[in-house]
Amino acid sequence: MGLNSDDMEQLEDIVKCSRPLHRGDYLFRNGDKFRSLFIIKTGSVKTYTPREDGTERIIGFYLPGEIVGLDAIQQAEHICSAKVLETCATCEIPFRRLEDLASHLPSLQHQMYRLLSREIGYDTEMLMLLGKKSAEERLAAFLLSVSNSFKRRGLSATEFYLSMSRHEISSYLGLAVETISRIFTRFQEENLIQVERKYVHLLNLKRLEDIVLGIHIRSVHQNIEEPLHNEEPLHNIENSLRD
Amino acid sequence: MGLNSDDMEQLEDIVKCSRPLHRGDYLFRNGDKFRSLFIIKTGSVKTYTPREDGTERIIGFYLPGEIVGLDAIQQAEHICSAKVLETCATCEIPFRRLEDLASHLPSLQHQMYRLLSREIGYDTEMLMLLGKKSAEERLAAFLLSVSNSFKRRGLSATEFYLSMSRHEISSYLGLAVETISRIFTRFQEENLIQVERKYVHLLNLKRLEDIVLGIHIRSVHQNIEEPLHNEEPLHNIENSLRD
DNA sequence: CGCGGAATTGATGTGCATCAACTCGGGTGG
DNA sequence: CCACCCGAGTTGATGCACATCAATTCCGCG
Repeated sequence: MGLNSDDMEQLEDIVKCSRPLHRGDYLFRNGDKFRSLFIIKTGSVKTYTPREDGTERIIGFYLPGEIVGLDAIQQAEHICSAKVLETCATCEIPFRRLEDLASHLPSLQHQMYRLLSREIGYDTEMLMLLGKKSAEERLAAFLLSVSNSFKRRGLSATEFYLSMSRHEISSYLGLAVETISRIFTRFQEENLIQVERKYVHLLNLKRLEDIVLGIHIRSVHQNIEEPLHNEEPLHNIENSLRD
Repeated sequence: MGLNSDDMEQLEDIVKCSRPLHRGDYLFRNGDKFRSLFIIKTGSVKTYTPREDGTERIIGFYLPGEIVGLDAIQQAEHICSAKVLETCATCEIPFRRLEDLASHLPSLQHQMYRLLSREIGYDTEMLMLLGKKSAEERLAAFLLSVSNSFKRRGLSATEFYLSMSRHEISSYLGLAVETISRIFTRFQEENLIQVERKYVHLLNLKRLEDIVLGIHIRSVHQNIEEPLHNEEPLHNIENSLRD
């Protein structure tokens, strides 16, 4: 499944680790020619496209360990812009060379398919979220996906800093800013979370998960037969492509 | 970009064209081990997952020329079921063998990446749709995407048969059946389309496209001259306001 | 400090869901 | 071949979740 050390070595040869990027910098812009994939090592990035009314529609947030740019392969040019939220260290992987390398390394090639396929899986989950879920369910799912992402990186799953604004969250979840704000306070009143501006402390992961599944406090005696699958709209990469 | 004839020959060797499948048959079911991709040659297929309440959540519809199964590569098992709507001829491509073959044929490999990436692109579009679009915009977008799909296959872009039920459409678009029904009749009243149960005739592609873009006739100014449809009594007040 | 954008909170509006009643057509069996 | 039924589709009435509008408050930053 993973790559052996020799494979890794060859992979590292083509990876260029850039100097740190700062808030507001672009990894690429809408319409740029597609050349590379980017792995986020530290910091965070958002991708977005302009909407008719000029505001931006957030496509996704990318946290450490995740990979940006997979949507552009077929079009040859980027269909969204990627902008740094929090100072970032990134690795750039020229796609052409990655492709060449992959054709000699079956395990890498397989990894690539998995990566792309997983991206599709995340999008599908996101579709579920936007399709029929309430505002509370969406925000709960969002918080848990951030939580899981930090957890995978060995950071706290319950206390973290949200690098994106309420406005960006609302755009990502397809809601109004005011709704996000209200639900943050509602969650706080119910002792589910504790919010201090961008710092968030999740106090009751279990209940948040229940909310995502559509279990809305009615019953204290909730019978759990459901396979609890985690919502993870964020885009994490395999260990084998790690720093 | 394409494959040369020699490549094609090798590809055809591993493709198995199945005997026709009929309404209700499965290409695969949720939880099945992932083995193959399926190309729809004729007919149509839906993919879906069960929801908490037991109803099905439609993930996608697949028409001739489209590929089913790309979402499962990474998980090794299918995360949705694929069920035949209309009698289908399909080709099955064992993924393992495709992968092997692709590693020897760079152009095929590249094609695979494009395919996967395109799937991501579709999903992203769908996210836009579900994120912030009105019911009318969603249905218009749906009709146009079906139209384009038929057009690509050399069939009529304006007259076709919808193999899916209103209920399935509503699930796909994240709306209620009743809403779909109402908008069908509203579109008909406005002479945008003509509906006879599952047969649909698109009368004004341009306006449908405008609707998707969020242009809702409000704007009499900024108005490029529309094709004026004759004798439209009373229903369309905006039209009588002009000229 | 003082300015301005971000966030919160309240008041009001509305698009769509939901509930309910009815129609239509297609399939089945007598 | 008709009577019946049943699910799919339509249509109307009502309710609600969330958007929108408006008014502060909060904080970061020059």
